[in-house]
Amino acid sequence: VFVKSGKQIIGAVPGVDVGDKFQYRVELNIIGLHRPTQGGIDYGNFGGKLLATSIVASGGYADDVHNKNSLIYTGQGGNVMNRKDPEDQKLERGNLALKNSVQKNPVRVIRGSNMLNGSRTYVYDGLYLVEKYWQERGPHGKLVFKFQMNRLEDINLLGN
Amino acid sequence: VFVKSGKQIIGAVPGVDVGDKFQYRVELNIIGLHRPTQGGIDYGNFGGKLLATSIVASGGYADDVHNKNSLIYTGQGGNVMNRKDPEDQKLERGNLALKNSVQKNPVRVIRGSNMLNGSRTYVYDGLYLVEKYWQERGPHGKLVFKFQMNRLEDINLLGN
DNA sequence: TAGACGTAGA
DNA sequence: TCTACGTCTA
Repeated sequence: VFVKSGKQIIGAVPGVDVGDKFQYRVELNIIGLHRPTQGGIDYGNFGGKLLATSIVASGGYADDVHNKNSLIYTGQGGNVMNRKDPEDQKLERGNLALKNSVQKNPVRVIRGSNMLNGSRTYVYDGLYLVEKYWQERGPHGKLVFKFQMNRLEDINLLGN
Repeated sequence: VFVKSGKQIIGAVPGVDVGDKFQYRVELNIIGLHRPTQGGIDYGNFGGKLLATSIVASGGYADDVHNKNSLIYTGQGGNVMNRKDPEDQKLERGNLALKNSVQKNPVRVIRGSNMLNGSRTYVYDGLYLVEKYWQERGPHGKLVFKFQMNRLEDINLLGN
Protein backbone atom coordinates (compact mmCIF):
# COMPACT_ATOMS: atom_id res chain seq x y z
CA VAL A 1 0.00 0.00 0.00
CA PHE A 2 1.73 3.15 -1.17
CA VAL A 3 -1.14 5.60 -1.23
CA LYS A 4 -2.33 7.34 1.87
CA SER A 5 -5.82 6.16 2.58
CA GLY A 6 -7.04 9.31 4.25
CA LYS A 7 -9.74 7.35 5.99
CA GLN A 8 -9.41 6.13 9.50
CA ILE A 9 -9.92 2.39 9.90
CA ILE A 10 -10.99 0.41 12.96
CA GLY A 11 -9.51 -3.06 13.08
CA ALA A 12 -7.18 -4.76 10.62
CA VAL A 13 -5.72 -2.71 7.79
CA PRO A 14 -5.94 -4.52 4.44
CA GLY A 15 -2.52 -5.64 3.26
CA VAL A 16 -0.87 -5.39 6.64
CA ASP A 17 -0.12 -8.65 8.43
CA VAL A 18 0.79 -9.30 12.03
CA GLY A 19 4.55 -9.30 12.26
CA ASP A 20 5.10 -6.75 9.49
CA LYS A 21 8.07 -4.56 10.37
CA PHE A 22 8.76 -0.91 9.78
CA GLN A 23 11.63 1.42 10.49
CA TYR A 24 9.99 4.82 10.69
CA ARG A 25 6.84 6.17 12.26
CA VAL A 26 5.99 7.94 9.03
CA GLU A 27 5.68 4.52 7.34
CA LEU A 28 2.93 3.65 9.77
CA ASN A 29 1.22 6.86 8.76
CA ILE A 30 1.51 6.22 5.02
CA ILE A 31 -0.08 2.80 5.14
CA GLY A 32 -2.76 3.96 7.55
CA LEU A 33 -1.67 1.72 10.39
CA HIS A 34 -1.05 4.58 12.84
CA ARG A 35 -1.32 8.16 11.64
CA PRO A 36 0.32 10.35 14.28
CA THR A 37 4.01 10.76 13.54
CA GLN A 38 4.79 11.18 17.21
CA GLY A 39 1.66 10.55 19.23
CA GLY A 40 1.28 7.11 20.75
CA ILE A 41 -2.50 6.91 20.44
CA ASP A 42 -4.40 7.21 17.18
CA TYR A 43 -8.13 7.78 17.36
CA GLY A 44 -11.04 9.14 15.40
CA ASN A 45 -14.53 10.49 15.75
CA PHE A 46 -17.01 7.69 15.08
CA GLY A 47 -20.61 8.69 15.36
CA GLY A 48 -19.75 11.60 17.60
CA LYS A 49 -17.65 9.49 19.93
CA LEU A 50 -13.86 9.27 20.13
CA LEU A 51 -12.62 5.72 19.66
CA ALA A 52 -9.02 4.51 19.66
CA THR A 53 -7.80 2.77 16.53
CA SER A 54 -4.14 2.06 17.28
CA ILE A 55 -1.35 2.56 19.77
CA VAL A 56 2.42 2.51 19.57
CA ALA A 57 4.29 1.07 22.55
CA SER A 58 7.90 2.12 22.05
CA GLY A 59 9.04 2.15 25.62
CA GLY A 60 9.10 5.93 25.58
CA TYR A 61 7.09 5.91 28.75
CA ALA A 62 8.43 4.09 31.77
CA ASP A 63 5.60 1.65 31.48
CA ASP A 64 4.09 -1.23 31.66
CA VAL A 65 3.98 -4.93 31.91
CA HIS A 66 4.50 -6.29 28.42
CA ASN A 67 3.80 -9.89 27.67
CA LYS A 68 3.36 -11.57 24.33
CA ASN A 69 -0.41 -11.28 24.48
CA SER A 70 -1.04 -8.35 26.79
CA LEU A 71 0.36 -5.05 27.90
CA ILE A 72 -0.44 -2.16 30.15
CA TYR A 73 -0.33 1.09 28.25
CA THR A 74 0.23 4.47 29.86
CA GLY A 75 -1.99 7.38 28.89
CA GLN A 76 -0.70 10.53 27.25
CA GLY A 77 -0.18 14.03 28.57
CA GLY A 78 0.91 15.29 31.95
CA ASN A 79 4.42 15.81 30.65
CA VAL A 80 5.26 12.21 31.38
CA MET A 81 7.74 12.19 28.51
CA ASN A 82 9.89 15.23 29.14
CA ARG A 83 9.49 15.00 32.90
CA LYS A 84 9.29 18.78 33.21
CA ASP A 85 6.51 20.23 35.29
CA PRO A 86 4.54 17.00 35.73
CA GLU A 87 0.75 17.23 35.93
CA ASP A 88 -2.19 14.92 36.29
CA GLN A 89 -3.14 13.31 33.00
CA LYS A 90 -6.57 14.31 31.75
CA LEU A 91 -9.31 12.12 30.32
CA GLU A 92 -9.16 13.75 26.90
CA ARG A 93 -7.88 13.07 23.39
CA GLY A 94 -6.20 9.68 23.19
CA ASN A 95 -6.94 8.83 26.81
CA LEU A 96 -10.63 9.50 26.31
CA ALA A 97 -10.62 7.49 23.10
CA LEU A 98 -9.05 4.48 24.82
CA LYS A 99 -11.55 4.75 27.66
CA ASN A 100 -14.41 4.82 25.17
CA SER A 101 -12.97 1.75 23.48
CA VAL A 102 -12.99 -0.38 26.63
CA GLN A 103 -14.61 -3.76 25.93
CA LYS A 104 -15.81 -2.35 22.66
CA ASN A 105 -13.66 -2.08 19.54
CA PRO A 106 -10.37 -3.70 18.49
CA VAL A 107 -7.25 -1.57 18.73
CA ARG A 108 -4.16 -2.15 16.58
CA VAL A 109 -0.96 -2.49 18.59
CA ILE A 110 2.46 -1.60 17.19
CA ARG A 111 5.44 -2.48 19.32
CA GLY A 112 8.56 -0.39 18.96
CA SER A 113 11.98 -1.48 20.09
CA ASN A 114 15.50 -0.14 19.99
CA MET A 115 18.02 -1.94 17.82
CA LEU A 116 21.63 -2.57 18.74
CA ASN A 117 22.79 -0.01 16.20
CA GLY A 118 20.65 2.67 17.78
CA SER A 119 17.88 2.62 15.18
CA ARG A 120 14.33 1.55 15.88
CA THR A 121 11.96 -1.06 14.58
CA TYR A 122 8.19 -1.00 14.71
CA VAL A 123 6.35 -4.31 14.50
CA TYR A 124 2.62 -4.65 13.94
CA ASP A 125 1.44 -6.92 16.72
CA GLY A 126 -2.21 -7.38 15.82
CA LEU A 127 -5.53 -6.49 17.38
CA TYR A 128 -6.07 -5.97 21.06
CA LEU A 129 -9.04 -5.13 23.24
CA VAL A 130 -8.92 -2.58 26.00
CA GLU A 131 -10.07 -4.71 28.91
CA LYS A 132 -10.16 -1.97 31.53
CA TYR A 133 -8.51 1.24 32.60
CA TRP A 134 -7.65 2.95 35.86
CA GLN A 135 -5.66 5.80 37.34
CA GLU A 136 -2.60 5.53 39.50
CA ARG A 137 0.07 7.86 40.79
CA GLY A 138 3.39 7.93 38.99
CA PRO A 139 6.81 8.34 40.66
CA HIS A 140 6.26 12.11 40.55
CA GLY A 141 3.00 11.78 42.51
CA LYS A 142 0.78 12.83 39.63
CA LEU A 143 -2.11 10.81 38.25
CA VAL A 144 -1.56 8.76 35.09
CA PHE A 145 -3.97 6.55 33.18
CA LYS A 146 -3.27 2.88 32.66
CA PHE A 147 -4.98 0.73 30.04
CA GLN A 148 -4.99 -3.06 30.20
CA MET A 149 -4.75 -4.39 26.66
CA ASN A 150 -5.27 -8.07 25.77
CA ARG A 151 -4.73 -9.71 22.43
CA LEU A 152 -7.93 -10.35 20.52
CA GLU A 153 -6.75 -13.16 18.25
CA ASP A 154 -6.74 -15.65 21.09
CA ILE A 155 -10.39 -15.00 21.72
CA ASN A 156 -11.15 -15.36 18.04
CA LEU A 157 -9.38 -18.70 17.93
CA LEU A 158 -11.70 -19.95 20.63
CA GLY A 159 -14.60 -19.43 18.29
CA ASN A 160 -15.80 -15.88 18.65
CA VAL B 1 20.67 9.03 -5.61
CA PHE B 2 18.95 6.65 -3.22
CA VAL B 3 21.82 5.71 -0.95
CA LYS B 4 22.84 7.86 1.93
CA SER B 5 26.30 9.15 1.25
CA GLY B 6 27.42 9.37 4.82
CA LYS B 7 30.10 11.82 3.81
CA GLN B 8 29.71 15.51 4.11
CA ILE B 9 30.26 17.40 0.85
CA ILE B 10 31.26 21.01 0.29
CA GLY B 11 29.82 22.49 -2.87
CA ALA B 12 27.61 20.87 -5.49
CA VAL B 13 26.20 17.42 -4.78
CA PRO B 14 26.57 15.09 -7.79
CA GLY B 15 23.22 14.37 -9.37
CA VAL B 16 21.43 17.33 -7.85
CA ASP B 17 20.68 20.26 -10.12
CA VAL B 18 19.66 23.79 -9.31
CA GLY B 19 15.89 23.91 -9.30
CA ASP B 20 15.40 20.34 -8.10
CA LYS B 21 12.37 20.20 -5.83
CA PHE B 22 11.65 18.16 -2.75
CA GLN B 23 8.70 17.82 -0.43
CA TYR B 24 10.27 16.67 2.82
CA ARG B 25 13.34 17.63 4.78
CA VAL B 26 14.27 13.98 5.12
CA GLU B 27 14.69 13.82 1.33
CA LEU B 28 17.39 16.46 1.58
CA ASN B 29 19.06 14.27 4.18
CA ILE B 30 18.91 11.11 2.08
CA ILE B 31 20.56 12.63 -0.96
CA GLY B 32 23.13 14.44 1.16
CA LEU B 33 22.00 17.91 0.21
CA HIS B 34 21.26 18.97 3.80
CA ARG B 35 21.51 16.43 6.58
CA PRO B 36 19.73 17.92 9.61
CA THR B 37 16.05 17.01 9.56
CA GLN B 38 15.14 20.19 11.39
CA GLY B 39 18.21 22.34 11.75
CA GLY B 40 18.61 25.14 9.23
CA ILE B 41 22.41 25.02 9.03
CA ASP B 42 24.43 21.96 8.05
CA TYR B 43 28.13 21.98 8.74
CA GLY B 44 31.09 19.74 9.29
CA ASN B 45 34.56 19.62 10.76
CA PHE B 46 37.10 20.19 8.00
CA GLY B 47 40.68 20.13 9.13
CA GLY B 48 39.68 20.98 12.66
CA LYS B 49 37.53 23.92 11.61
CA LEU B 50 33.74 24.08 11.40
CA LEU B 51 32.57 25.04 7.91
CA ALA B 52 29.00 25.44 6.71
CA THR B 53 27.91 23.25 3.82
CA SER B 54 24.24 24.12 3.37
CA ILE B 55 21.35 26.14 4.75
CA VAL B 56 17.59 25.89 4.49
CA ALA B 57 15.64 29.15 4.32
CA SER B 58 12.04 28.18 4.98
CA GLY B 59 10.79 31.40 6.42
CA GLY B 60 10.66 29.85 9.87
CA TYR B 61 12.54 32.81 11.17
CA ALA B 62 11.14 36.28 10.70
CA ASP B 63 14.03 37.03 8.40
CA ASP B 64 15.53 38.38 5.91
CA VAL B 65 15.63 40.11 2.63
CA HIS B 66 15.29 37.47 -0.04
CA ASN B 67 16.10 38.27 -3.62
CA LYS B 68 16.69 35.90 -6.47
CA ASN B 69 20.44 36.02 -6.03
CA SER B 70 20.94 36.95 -2.41
CA LEU B 71 19.45 36.61 1.01
CA ILE B 72 20.14 37.52 4.60
CA TYR B 73 20.06 34.46 6.79
CA THR B 74 19.39 34.56 10.52
CA GLY B 75 21.59 32.55 12.86
CA GLN B 76 20.30 29.76 15.04
CA GLY B 77 19.69 29.52 18.76
CA GLY B 78 18.47 32.08 21.23
CA ASN B 79 14.99 30.61 21.10
CA VAL B 80 14.19 32.71 18.08
CA MET B 81 11.80 30.05 16.84
CA ASN B 82 9.56 29.36 19.79
CA ARG B 83 9.85 32.90 21.13
CA LYS B 84 9.98 31.65 24.69
CA ASP B 85 12.68 33.01 26.96
CA PRO B 86 14.68 34.76 24.23
CA GLU B 87 18.45 34.93 24.62
CA ASP B 88 21.43 36.27 22.75
CA GLN B 89 22.50 33.93 19.98
CA LYS B 90 25.95 32.46 20.49
CA LEU B 91 28.77 32.11 18.00
CA GLU B 92 28.74 28.34 18.09
CA ARG B 93 27.60 25.37 16.00
CA GLY B 94 25.98 26.52 12.78
CA ASN B 95 26.58 30.18 13.48
CA LEU B 96 30.29 29.56 14.00
CA ALA B 97 30.43 27.44 10.86
CA LEU B 98 28.84 30.19 8.76
CA LYS B 99 31.23 32.72 10.22
CA ASN B 100 34.19 30.51 9.37
CA SER B 101 32.83 30.16 5.83
CA VAL B 102 32.79 33.91 5.15
CA GLN B 103 34.50 34.66 1.83
CA LYS B 104 35.78 31.14 1.83
CA ASN B 105 33.72 28.12 0.75
CA PRO B 106 30.51 27.73 -1.25
CA VAL B 107 27.35 27.00 0.72
CA ARG B 108 24.35 25.19 -0.76
CA VAL B 109 21.09 27.09 -0.37
CA ILE B 110 17.71 25.37 -0.20
CA ARG B 111 14.66 27.61 -0.25
CA GLY B 112 11.51 26.36 1.42
CA SER B 113 8.08 27.75 0.79
CA ASN B 114 4.55 27.02 1.88
CA MET B 115 2.15 25.72 -0.72
CA LEU B 116 -1.48 26.72 -1.04
CA ASN B 117 -2.61 23.32 0.23
CA GLY B 118 -0.57 23.72 3.37
CA SER B 119 2.29 21.45 2.36
CA ARG B 120 5.82 22.61 1.77
CA THR B 121 8.29 22.55 -1.07
CA TYR B 122 12.05 22.72 -0.86
CA VAL B 123 13.95 23.92 -3.91
CA TYR B 124 17.70 23.62 -4.31
CA ASP B 125 18.82 27.11 -5.24
CA GLY B 126 22.49 26.57 -5.91
CA LEU B 127 25.75 27.71 -4.38
CA TYR B 128 26.15 30.89 -2.41
CA LEU B 129 29.03 32.62 -0.68
CA VAL B 130 28.78 34.12 2.78
CA GLU B 131 29.87 37.67 2.03
CA LYS B 132 29.81 38.96 5.60
CA TYR B 133 28.07 38.60 8.93
CA TRP B 134 27.07 40.86 11.77
CA GLN B 135 25.00 41.02 14.93
CA GLU B 136 21.85 43.02 15.47
CA ARG B 137 19.12 43.20 18.05
CA GLY B 138 15.85 41.43 17.30
CA PRO B 139 12.39 42.71 18.25
CA HIS B 140 12.87 41.11 21.66
CA GLY B 141 16.06 43.09 22.26
CA LYS B 142 18.37 40.09 22.12
CA LEU B 143 21.34 39.74 19.77
CA VAL B 144 20.93 37.67 16.63
CA PHE B 145 23.44 36.87 13.89
CA LYS B 146 22.81 37.85 10.30
CA PHE B 147 24.65 36.37 7.33
CA GLN B 148 24.71 38.03 3.92
CA MET B 149 24.60 35.34 1.27
CA ASN B 150 25.21 36.03 -2.44
CA ARG B 151 24.81 33.62 -5.31
CA LEU B 152 28.10 32.23 -6.58
CA GLU B 153 27.05 31.33 -10.11
CA ASP B 154 26.97 34.95 -11.18
CA ILE B 155 30.57 35.35 -10.17
CA ASN B 156 31.49 32.19 -12.02
CA LEU B 157 29.78 33.44 -15.13
CA LEU B 158 31.99 36.50 -15.02
CA GLY B 159 34.99 34.25 -15.33
CA ASN B 160 36.07 33.29 -11.87
C1' DT C 1 -2.73 26.92 17.51
C1' DA C 2 -0.89 23.33 20.26
C1' DG C 3 0.29 18.47 21.41
C1' DA C 4 2.80 14.23 20.39
C1' DC C 5 6.12 6.99 22.85
C1' DG C 6 10.01 11.50 16.26
C1' DT C 7 14.83 11.81 14.06
C1' DA C 8 19.45 13.09 12.84
C1' DG C 9 23.60 15.05 14.23
C1' DA C 10 26.94 17.39 17.28
C1' DT D 1 22.17 14.57 26.28
C1' DC D 2 20.54 18.37 23.79
C1' DT D 3 19.37 21.21 19.76
C1' DA D 4 16.93 21.87 15.53
C1' DC D 5 13.70 27.06 9.78
C1' DG D 6 9.88 19.13 11.25
C1' DT D 7 5.34 16.94 10.42
C1' DC D 8 0.97 15.13 11.38
C1' DT D 9 -3.70 15.46 13.49
C1' DA D 10 -7.17 17.46 16.35
